[in-house]
Amino acid sequence: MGTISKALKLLNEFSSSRPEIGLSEFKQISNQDKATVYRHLSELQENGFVEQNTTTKNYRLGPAVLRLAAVRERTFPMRAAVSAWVDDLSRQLGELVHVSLFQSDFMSPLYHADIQIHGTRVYFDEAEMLPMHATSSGIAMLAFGPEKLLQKVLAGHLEDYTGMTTTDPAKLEDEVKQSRKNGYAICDQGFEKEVFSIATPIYGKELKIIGTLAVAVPVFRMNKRMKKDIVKGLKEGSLNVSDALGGSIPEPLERQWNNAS
Amino acid sequence: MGTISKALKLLNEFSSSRPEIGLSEFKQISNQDKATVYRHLSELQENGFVEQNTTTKNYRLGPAVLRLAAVRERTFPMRAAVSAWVDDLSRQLGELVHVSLFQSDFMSPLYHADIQIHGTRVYFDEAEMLPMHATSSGIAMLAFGPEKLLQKVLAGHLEDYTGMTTTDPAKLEDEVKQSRKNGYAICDQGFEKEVFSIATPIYGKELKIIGTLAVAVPVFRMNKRMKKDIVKGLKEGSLNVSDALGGSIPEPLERQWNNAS
DNA sequence: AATGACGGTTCAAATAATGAACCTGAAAAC
DNA sequence: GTTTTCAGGTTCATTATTTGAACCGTCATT
Repeated sequence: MGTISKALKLLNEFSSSRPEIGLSEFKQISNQDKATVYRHLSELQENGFVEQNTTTKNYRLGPAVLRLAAVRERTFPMRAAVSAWVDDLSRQLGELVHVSLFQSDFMSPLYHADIQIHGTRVYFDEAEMLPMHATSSGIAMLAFGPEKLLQKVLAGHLEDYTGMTTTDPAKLEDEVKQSRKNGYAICDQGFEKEVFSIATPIYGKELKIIGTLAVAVPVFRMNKRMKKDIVKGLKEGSLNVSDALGGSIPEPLERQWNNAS
Repeated sequence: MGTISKALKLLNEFSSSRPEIGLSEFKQISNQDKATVYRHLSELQENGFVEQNTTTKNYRLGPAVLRLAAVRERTFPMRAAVSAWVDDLSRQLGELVHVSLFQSDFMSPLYHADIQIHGTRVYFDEAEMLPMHATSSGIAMLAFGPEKLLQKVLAGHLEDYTGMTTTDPAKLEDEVKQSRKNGYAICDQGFEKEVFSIATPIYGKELKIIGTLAVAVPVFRMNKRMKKDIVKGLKEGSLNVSDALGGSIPEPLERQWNNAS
C-alpha cells in the first residue's frame, strides 16, 4: 500500500461516533509508527483535509472535504439524481430507504429517506460506513459484484457487531448464493440490533454494478406481506435508480425479477 | 512537497468548470511525469476519491468526498452554525453574502446566501476556489492573517483574471495596508468582471483567524450609501459569525470598528 | 521530585516514488 | 488502407522520500 492510501485511510477513521482523534489514538488504530502518522496528518492538515482542535490537539476532518463534495455534487449530481426515487419508495413503503455506493472496503450511503408513518423508525447515519458482510447492501454487493471482491471479504476478518452478525465465511458464502438465487439480499440484525434489511443492486453505465438500494425496517414490523411489498418495491426502485444514473439492470437479472413476481 | 500533498493537489484541479480531467491534461496542469500522475490517480481511485468515466477514461471526483463531507458537517456543523447569520445579512442588504474559509492557498466558500431583491444578481459558485490576491475575502485574509502568508502570496505569481486584477505585488501590499487601516478589505472586479466586493475577517477560538465574511454586489449598484451599509453589516456579521463558531474578534480590531462607525 | 502520557522532532537505514522509454489501441491524416 | 499521432497505461533501474527507534519538552498525576 502506497503512502497516499495510508494517508487517505486515516480520513476514514473519522465517523459520527468518532469525530476527533488524537495522535496516540491514531497510532493504535492504524498500526503505524507515531512519527509516520504524525507526518501524514500534518500533510493532510496543510491541505485542509484535517484540522486540529487547538486546545486538545486532536485531529478532525477539515473543510477541504466540503468544497470537494460541493464540486462533485455540482458537476455529477448523483444524490439529486436518485433522491426522487428513494423518496418515492420510502413514501410507498413507509420505511427507511437508502442508496449506498461501493467504496473499496465498504458501502457508503449516498442518500436516504425515511417517511415516517410509524411510531418507531430505524436510525440511519449517512456518514457511516456499512460493512460488506453485515448489511443487506454489502451482501447484495458481494452477490452481484465481482467474484474477486467476494473472495477478498471471505478471506478477511468478519467482525461481530450484534451477536447475530454472520462471522463464519462459509455461512456468508451461503447467504451470497441465496441472494443470487433470490435476486435480492437479506440481512437480519447483522449490523444494528432490531433492524432487518433487504437490498438489491444498482447498475451504472455498461452494466457495471455501482451500489445498492436498500430498505431497513424494525425487525418486529417484518412479516411475509411486508417482505413481499419491499422486494417488489426494490426491484422497481433498482430499475429506476439505475436508469437515473445512466445505467440499466443486466438482462438475466431483470428476467429473473420478472419471473419471480 | 510530499507525495501525499502532490496527490491531494490533484483533487483541487477539479472545479465546476472542469469536472473531468484526462491523464495527459493532468500531466500538463500539475507539471509532473505522466507515470507519477497516473499512479497518484490510481491510488486516489482505489480509495474512492476519484473515479473514471468508463468511456472517455477521464477522471472525476469520487463518492468518497461525499461521505467525508457528511461526517464533517454532522460532527462539526460549521455551515449550519453560520447559515443563519449569513441569511440574515443577505436579507438585510438584499445582496449576495458568503463565508469563506482559508485553505492553504486560497479561500474556500463555506456557505452563501443570496436573497434576491434586485433583478440582477452576482453569480456565486460554492465549489469555486477564491484566489487570495483577487478577491476581497483573500485580501482581508492577507490583511488580518499571518504575515508569512502575505509574504508568500506577494512572492508568488499574481494571475490576471479580468484585466482589472491587481498583479503588481507592491500595489497588492498597498491594498492590504489600506485594508488594515479600514478594518475591512475591498476588491473591485478583481476576480469577476462587474462584481465589487467587501470582506471582513472571521475569528475562531483563541483569536485565530479562520476565514472571512464577504458581500458581493454588481458594480453598478455600488455607491457610498451602499458601501456604508455593507461595512456596517459586515462588522456586525463578523462578530456574530465568529461567535457562532466559538470565537471572537480581537480587542484592537473591535475597538477600531466601533470608533469608525 | 518522580512518573507517565502525550504531542512533536531527529537522523541513519530502508523502502517506496520516480521518469525515460516502451507498449497498445484508437482515431486522424495522408 | 497505410502511416502518423495522440491518448492511456506499463516497466525497471535510478533516486529521493518515507520510515521508525530513540529522544525532547510539556503537562497532569502520584
